[in-house]
Amino acid sequence: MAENGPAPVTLMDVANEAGVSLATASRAFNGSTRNVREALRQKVFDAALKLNYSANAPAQAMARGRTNVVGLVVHDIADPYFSSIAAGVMRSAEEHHLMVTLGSTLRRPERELEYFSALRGQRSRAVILAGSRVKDFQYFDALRDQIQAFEQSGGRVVMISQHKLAVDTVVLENRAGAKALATALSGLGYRRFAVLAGPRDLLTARDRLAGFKDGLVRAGRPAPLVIEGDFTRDGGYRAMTELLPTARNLDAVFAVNDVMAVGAMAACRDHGLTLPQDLALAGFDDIATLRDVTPALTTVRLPLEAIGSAAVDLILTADGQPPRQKRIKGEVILRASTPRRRGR
Amino acid sequence: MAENGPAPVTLMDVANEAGVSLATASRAFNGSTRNVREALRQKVFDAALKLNYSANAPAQAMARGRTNVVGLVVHDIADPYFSSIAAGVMRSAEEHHLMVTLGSTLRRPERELEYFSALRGQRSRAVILAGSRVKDFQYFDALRDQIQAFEQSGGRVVMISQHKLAVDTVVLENRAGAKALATALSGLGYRRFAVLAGPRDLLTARDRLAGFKDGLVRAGRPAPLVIEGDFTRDGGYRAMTELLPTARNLDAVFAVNDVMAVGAMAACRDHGLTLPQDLALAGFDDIATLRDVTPALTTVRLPLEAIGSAAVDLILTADGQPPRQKRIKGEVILRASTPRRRGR
DNA sequence: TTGTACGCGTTATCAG
DNA sequence: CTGATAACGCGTACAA
Repeated sequence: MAENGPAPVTLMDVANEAGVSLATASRAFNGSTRNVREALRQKVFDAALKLNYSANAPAQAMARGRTNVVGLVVHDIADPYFSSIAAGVMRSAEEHHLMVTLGSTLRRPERELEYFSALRGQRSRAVILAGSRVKDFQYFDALRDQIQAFEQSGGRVVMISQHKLAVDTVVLENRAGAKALATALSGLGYRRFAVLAGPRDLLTARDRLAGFKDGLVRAGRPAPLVIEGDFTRDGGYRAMTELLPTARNLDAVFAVNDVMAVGAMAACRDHGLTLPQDLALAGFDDIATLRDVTPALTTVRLPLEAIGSAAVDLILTADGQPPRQKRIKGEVILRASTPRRRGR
Repeated sequence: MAENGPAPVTLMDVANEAGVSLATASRAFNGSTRNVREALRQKVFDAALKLNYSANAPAQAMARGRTNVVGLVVHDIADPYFSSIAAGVMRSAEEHHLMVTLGSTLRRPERELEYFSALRGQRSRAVILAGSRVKDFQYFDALRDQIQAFEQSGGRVVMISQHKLAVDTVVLENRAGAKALATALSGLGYRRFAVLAGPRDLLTARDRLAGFKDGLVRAGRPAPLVIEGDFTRDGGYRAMTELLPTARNLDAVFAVNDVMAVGAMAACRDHGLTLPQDLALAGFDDIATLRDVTPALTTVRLPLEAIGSAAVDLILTADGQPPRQKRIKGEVILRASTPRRRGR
């Protein structure tokens, strides 16, 4: 009853069909082209086509000891920040004939470890870890161990975002970007700021806050009011709501990412505050999907797709010893949500 | 010089360390728990932990003849429609201990075929094909062949969106949803409509257009003006721009997805048209990231994450014979972009 | 240039 | 309940 499909066609079948040995058939596919006579090569290819042969990747993986799979672990694939990075990874992976296995942790550090372990089991050639590290020492140590184990088994590890780990990293200049934003906003005449910061333990959020503060100091502005909130739309909404009672004493608000900024916009709207007349607002990332909100959001653009590609490049150019860093700058984009203040 | 890392620890190593045979060690992990004495089982586990053992998935795949990998092929992972579906797939996959290999075709049908072939090579347990089929007979046949080959090699195939293929499908009721939207808008007092339709050959776009037209007929409204455009933000922008000269003769515009609708909003803004006073606008999908645009967009909500999960469920409940269909309804969500017309 | 034969790490069958 | 041992499909020394 078990309706077992026909036995899958193997390289052996192809070899038989072509009238050559298994070894020759194998070489026809991957051996340096010169090693097998063109006539035989063609025969093998024809046979493969005729039989609709598809190489058994797990078997190849076993024989070769490695795969062409790379793991991509993100916090949340539905978040446009990560999905854009993923798009860049996919584009670059495709160019280099790599398969991508996806992990989405929903920000649970233990899931990150589990994916790492699973990817090690798959003998992935590399894993790209995207998303800010959390300052959680318990998981930090465990992660370090996992990374070490993975590398010892011959895999490469690339991190996206700041790192405190000795691996190749695509470093996002969050701090410099936020600082440049603060400078730009000060230049537009804003004076009294608030920051909708992310969670305290998220490095990306911390760096953006720190950079912004830094920029304000340099510009001779008073320190900003800081409200924490989740790194999400709703987090921005709540933080802004919390801020509203004191909003009249503020000129501008910096939400540490665009998604939070949009939540903040919604909060303002719901409470009768008009942007940018009553308050200016800026974000960070320049998420493509959010470029059409009104008023258009001032932000710091990160080339998210390029970041994903850069991570793949780091994998492929794995030369050897010292951990490398590819630094990615942010670009301040001034839009309607932060008009020049009159009577500056 | 080749700095070969230490040989990875195998199940054999674990068996030795635990003082049992290879077979027993294997059973300790996957054999039904009862088959191995608890004491030995524990020994094996301890040894594995001590040696930091990680099962070699490709080897398991070879021995078992199958993997726990499922492929997810989408048009563009950066598109929020697909990234939301992906999130649902990931959530459900995680629950069932499946790994997900991602494919992003950038809407090139030949890439879809290539991913299929690669996933067959990986011996994926299943592949989920998300995204509307294109009416391209050349690729249609090729796709049918690939699917057949994949299924014959023991894999499952699930499609998301309408299908014309004999496989399990998560059917999205685009037609019914668009029809309901037309009915609702007519009920609000709108009379003269235009539709920003997607490409002619995209089934999803066609169905939404057809359903909308259908609804208008039922409501006794005149046929809408139809403008085609890409299924993207820019496509919506361009189509709306094209429509502008005749906008004064219109009451409402239906963009066949939210992303296009947002492009249309931008076009209106850029050309001095105020929504919803000058024109009403509706979309389709209810993309989360776009819920905060102004005016808030009337749309037809699809439960995108649930759709992804449903696809995984279809894989796991693969009972056997006839292709099944899981139908997913859309829900009309009326928002500020389509206020009730005064003096209806 | 081609063929033979072994090994990769597991699972599963078959004896004990 | 446990232990040998034969597959699984492929790559690759080694031999011819």
